[in-house]
Amino acid sequence: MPKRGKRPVTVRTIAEHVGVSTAAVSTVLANRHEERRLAPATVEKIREAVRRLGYVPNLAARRLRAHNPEVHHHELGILTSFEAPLFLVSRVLRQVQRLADARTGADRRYSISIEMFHAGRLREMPGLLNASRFNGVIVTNTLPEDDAFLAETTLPYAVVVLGRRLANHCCVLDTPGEIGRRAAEILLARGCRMLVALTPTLLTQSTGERTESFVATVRAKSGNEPVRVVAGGFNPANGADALRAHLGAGRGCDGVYAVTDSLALGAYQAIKDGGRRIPRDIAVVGVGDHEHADFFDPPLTCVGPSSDTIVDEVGTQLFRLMGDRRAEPIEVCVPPSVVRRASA
Amino acid sequence: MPKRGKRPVTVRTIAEHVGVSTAAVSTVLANRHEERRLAPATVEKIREAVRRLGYVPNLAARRLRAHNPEVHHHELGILTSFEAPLFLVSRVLRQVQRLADARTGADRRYSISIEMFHAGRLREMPGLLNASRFNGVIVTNTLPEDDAFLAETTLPYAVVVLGRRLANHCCVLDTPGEIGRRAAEILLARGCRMLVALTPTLLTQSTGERTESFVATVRAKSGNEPVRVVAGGFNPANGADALRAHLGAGRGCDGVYAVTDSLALGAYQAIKDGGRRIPRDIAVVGVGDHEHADFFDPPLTCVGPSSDTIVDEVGTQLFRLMGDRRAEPIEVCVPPSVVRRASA
DNA sequence: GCTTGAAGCTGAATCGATTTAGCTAAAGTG
DNA sequence: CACTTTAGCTAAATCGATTCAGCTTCAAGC
Repeated sequence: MPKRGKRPVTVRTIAEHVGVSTAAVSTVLANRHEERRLAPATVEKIREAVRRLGYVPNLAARRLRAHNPEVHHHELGILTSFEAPLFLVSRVLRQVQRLADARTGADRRYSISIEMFHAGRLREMPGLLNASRFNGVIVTNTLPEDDAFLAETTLPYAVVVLGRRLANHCCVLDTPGEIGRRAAEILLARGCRMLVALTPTLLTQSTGERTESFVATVRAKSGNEPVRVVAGGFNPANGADALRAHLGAGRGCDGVYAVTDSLALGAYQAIKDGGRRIPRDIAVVGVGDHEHADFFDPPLTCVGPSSDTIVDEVGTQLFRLMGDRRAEPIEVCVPPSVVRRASA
Repeated sequence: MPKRGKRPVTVRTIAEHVGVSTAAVSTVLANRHEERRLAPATVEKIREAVRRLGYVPNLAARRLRAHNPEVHHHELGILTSFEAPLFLVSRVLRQVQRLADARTGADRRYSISIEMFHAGRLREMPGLLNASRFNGVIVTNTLPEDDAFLAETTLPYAVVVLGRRLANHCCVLDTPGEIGRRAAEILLARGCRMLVALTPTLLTQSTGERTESFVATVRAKSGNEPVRVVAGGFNPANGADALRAHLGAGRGCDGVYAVTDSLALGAYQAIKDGGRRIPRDIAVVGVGDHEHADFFDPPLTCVGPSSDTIVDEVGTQLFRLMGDRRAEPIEVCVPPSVVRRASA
């Protein structure tokens, strides 16, 4: 795909190269040359030039032209980092779509998409700052760098932040402190004394607070200090490796709190491989962010954000903001849900 | 949000209502009224009107204007139905992003998004037909209605169809026949004689063929007829219910082939609840479409599309088509991968 | 009274593609 | 030969928002 200097390749470029008008080029691009009676030789020359110059249509221009002025088109985005799992995100999308469908009419249309950003580099996402991409967004799975960016920016459209607390934005949050506390209580109530908090290296705001409050509660209620076991990442394999190393080192453990379900799944493997049983030898509490926690063996007891409520709230807030731009940034805290299953 | 008749609300509408120029309105919308010295009273009047009229900016126009002519902007979409799981889709996105990042430069930029359509209603997705939304798409998880739509349409941009065979499009497919056959061979080689094929009600093209070839192979090699157990949906709970009913009815079973891993996970529960052991009493083979099949207990033996290869191929084909629009629609068949783990 | 400066605003060009009405030249018709 | 028709093409308007240069008006300064 050759480039002619710095010049953009537009229909005009092609028209000039071939020696025809932009109308002719456009006709060929739309495959309407038959009905508009362009000479086959001309069509071929235009096609040739289109290929040779590496033409890429400007979609913004096309849409502007194609746009039916009777309908207002709303673009909603769900922005998440690449690294994060999509379970909650896909539920959010479905809920937003449901709300959008209910509002869609002859004069109003919505399109919703998931876009990913490189963790920590949200600010580089094109169209965010100049407001040329979305009428409203839900942002989630951000890293501290992204939070810093959001904290110093007021975007001129609806923004809902999921899972972070930012004073200048509308936020929907679980209550991570509460989550850690409840998890600790469940394990302590079973009589566990040697507790482990299994966390990934990269602590997000939520996983960080979940861990802190777990540790604080255990310390306060039992006087013991729980051990932090740090996994290399978010995957089960990371969790399994980390916990295996801990158990292998001969340090006692009768209860594990995993700050994500994927890590809990890894913990299961490490525990079983070590010949111990769940929950008899080691009890496990997860967070309820995995689609199939109920089908783990044994089913995983979860203390975590109540995803139904969160998904509902996020959608509601997004449409509230879009209806009223002045609306004060409010913070919605969703209390944790506790699902007792067999693992603790 | 009141609407004034059928008229669209644009900056011009607002300008007329307030009695100022569109330039003033635009200035306020961009929050540049300080530096451009608009009178506070005017700003307030404009803001008032913006709210009262329910103004929604036209993003296409904004982008067209904001667009830097030195860079070509490419929009890629991954289109999937709402109902489908996002595991493979998110892997495809990551791979496409990787390829896009490698091609991104001063004069070329990509944005990639996941968009969902209501199953069977792909044709209603706005911007697909008039080519105003994407420079290239990957379509997956389609229903027969969607396939029919695609079969009769040639879109004027790059299209890669994942998991379906359509003569007029570039397709990347697993070889479902092969998959069913290999699954059957594994179970038969273990000596299983009473086989079950666990499938959802709604058979897609792939799951349908996977089942057919499994049944045909078992019949041919052992003379026995495997039993089809039909689950109400794609979830583990559906699979568990269906298999539990089958086992409870006292019909023998020593091997299960589940056409999706979620169903296999349900099968695990039904089998264990019945007091049987995997694989000693009942062996299980899945398909490898679940992120954590390796962490099932026991780890699930999978015969299925090799997702690494598929994800690679899809990305490669998309960029090949974008580089050369004339390119013949080719069909890439990815042979199944077999991962022997403990379950069979 | 004349110049200067600032405040507050507007006109018009611009982004790139599409499309309609209409033009020209050549061919066909009676 | 005068006309209609057809093929093959183009000029210019249009979509909606943004922005820059520049125009008034009024107050202050000398």
